[in-house]
Amino acid sequence: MAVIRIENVVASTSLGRELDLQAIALALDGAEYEPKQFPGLIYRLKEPKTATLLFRSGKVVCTGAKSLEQVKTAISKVAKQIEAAGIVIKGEPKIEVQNIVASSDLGAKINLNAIAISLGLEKVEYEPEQFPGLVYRIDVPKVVLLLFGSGKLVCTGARKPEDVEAAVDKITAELKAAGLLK
Amino acid sequence: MAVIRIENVVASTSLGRELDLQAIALALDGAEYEPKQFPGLIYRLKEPKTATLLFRSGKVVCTGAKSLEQVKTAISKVAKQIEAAGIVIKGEPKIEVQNIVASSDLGAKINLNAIAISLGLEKVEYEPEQFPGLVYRIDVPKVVLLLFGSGKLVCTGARKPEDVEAAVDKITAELKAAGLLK
DNA sequence: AACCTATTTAAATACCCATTTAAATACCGT
DNA sequence: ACGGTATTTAAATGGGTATTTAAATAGGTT
Repeated sequence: MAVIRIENVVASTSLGRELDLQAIALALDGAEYEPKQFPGLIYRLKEPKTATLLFRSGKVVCTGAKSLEQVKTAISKVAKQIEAAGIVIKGEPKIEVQNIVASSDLGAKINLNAIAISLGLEKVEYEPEQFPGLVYRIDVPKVVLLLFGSGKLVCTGARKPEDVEAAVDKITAELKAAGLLK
Repeated sequence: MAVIRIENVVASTSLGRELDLQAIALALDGAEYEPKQFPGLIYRLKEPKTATLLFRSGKVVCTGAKSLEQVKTAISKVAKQIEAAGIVIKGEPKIEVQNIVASSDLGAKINLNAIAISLGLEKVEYEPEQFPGLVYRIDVPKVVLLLFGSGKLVCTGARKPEDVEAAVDKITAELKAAGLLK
């Protein structure tokens, strides 16, 4: 079984009401808010190490967490700090994981050129002079894998950890079946 | 009967004599006059919300009004302000509506691809990757309709409100006859 | 050599800008 | 004589702006 490491969890939720980002920018130390550059306010926490984006609509996006637990902790902390500044918000609703980025290792070097040819041009994109990784799209679970010559890989687009597991199992089986791994 | 909303009326007239745009630019607060960029002086009114263009020849173009009434009000206001600055002009002659832009809604989603095929290539232009709307030209009244998948539409080129009404009735009848609406 | 930067992928969020159409006006450049 | 330049306005769509993260390359900078 391949060891999978979750590298980044992106999740969204809502604070339930419109936010005065200008006021929040002043209340949260270190907050970055440059509306003409980007409409969201960016606020980073050192623990869990995350970057939370707050929007005028009250919608929130949390990035950088390593688990759903960290996402919850981060959003709670941010909400608490906003409330501490006297800004009213509603107890946040459900948190939805929008994307999970994970890494793994197939355990052996692989020949990307050979894989690009046998795995079919429809789901494979490989332009080494543009990017060293081979892009492989899987329909179920709907994720994208970036395969590298070292055997290491990146999985993105997953909604839950099991999707990553399924994807890695799938590519492993396919490569072995084609004699391109081990 | 489809609800039609007039979004913009463009009209022209003349103040009767040559104008010293440089002097008017100084007299009208907020006026924009950059002759090397555009020969006309641009002057905006907040009420009615319009943009009036004044030319050296004394010709005037008013844009942004929602009705002929607003056009008249806007031009009168501008003329008054110019006279108040001690600049002599003649009581403005007839105002001619040059273009009316209006929007409406067919009430149901429509299939632009199907419409592009059945309505004939001669009067239809549809390049979704360039612009999401389908361009449909009508000869009488001579207007152009922009049809969108949502069923909403834009009519431009009309000279009077009745032209818009006639155009919407026409496209509605044609689409229904072809079984492309409702 | 040790750093940065960029490259690619996904996702939510939400702003701006361009796209297209018509019309009058007028001035410059090809 | 056209084709920009500028003004207004709706419709809906795409792209760029910013955030995070791993992988492995190239290129540039101290």
